[in-house]
Amino acid sequence: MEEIESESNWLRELEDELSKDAEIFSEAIDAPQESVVINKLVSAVYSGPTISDIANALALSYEGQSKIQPIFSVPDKGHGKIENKYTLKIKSCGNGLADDGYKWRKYGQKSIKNSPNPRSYYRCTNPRCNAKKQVERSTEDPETLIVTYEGLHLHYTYSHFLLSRPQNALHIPKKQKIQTSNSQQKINEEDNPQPKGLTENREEREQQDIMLQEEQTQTSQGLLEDIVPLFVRKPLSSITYTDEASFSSQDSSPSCSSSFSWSPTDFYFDVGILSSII
DNA sequence: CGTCTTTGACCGGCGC
DNA sequence: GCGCCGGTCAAAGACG
Repeated sequence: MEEIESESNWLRELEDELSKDAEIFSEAIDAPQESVVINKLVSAVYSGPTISDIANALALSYEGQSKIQPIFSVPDKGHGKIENKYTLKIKSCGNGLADDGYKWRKYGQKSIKNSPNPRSYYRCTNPRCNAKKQVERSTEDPETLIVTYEGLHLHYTYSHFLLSRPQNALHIPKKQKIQTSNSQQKINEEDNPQPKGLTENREEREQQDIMLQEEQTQTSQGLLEDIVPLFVRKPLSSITYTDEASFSSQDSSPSCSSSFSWSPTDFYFDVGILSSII
């Protein structure tokens, strides 16, 4: 009974959060310039669904509640088909890159013509997820990584799950250890580290993914929760940004994000150019 | 020993 | 049809 009550409370809190988020976004829409920045901001830090997907999710989740409307609009290219593909330029720090909250498996690397830097290919480790990304160093600025995301995540970020769920709602294996400092994380030579938050056994991990997804679909907010990570849902909290569309965490510590957590304070992106959305 | 990365091979799309 | 190029596969090695 306690678990059910806890779940119920959590859902209520979630609903409140969503309402607040929707109000914040609606205000942003009223101020066109700000909304542009917010759209850039959201796109810059998120490796998952596009803005239109989020808007659709919000609309579906709150169908029947007329006061909340879809909050984003993404210009259609006019050719019917929309590719879920976008490119980001992310400033790397040292050897690492901000962890985007998802777990990726590298499946290839290729040297590209007219580029001295190889391109790495990653696939989301979730067996039901077709999200992919390509990581390549910028030729102009070796510290800048060009990350191209493709496809949609049909699940939480791992960190979002751990941060937002009631502690007793999931039985996390004792094996789990959450890494809290950069020094604890293995950093790849050219791109982002792999979060090691959940079990290290692949089958167990995939089973966890399935359990998570099944659990989510049992909630009234399942659709939205599946595809909208915490950071996107609360883009204005603890985040500052400038006219140059670059931003950092409020504590302004220039530490790199290679920790497992999706906390906004872990991010220090320098988003130079948002090459394309969709 | 299980998992992940590396890297050469292979395949398909595209331009000539 | 051919060659180039980017994307993916899969075997082997590295790592914890």
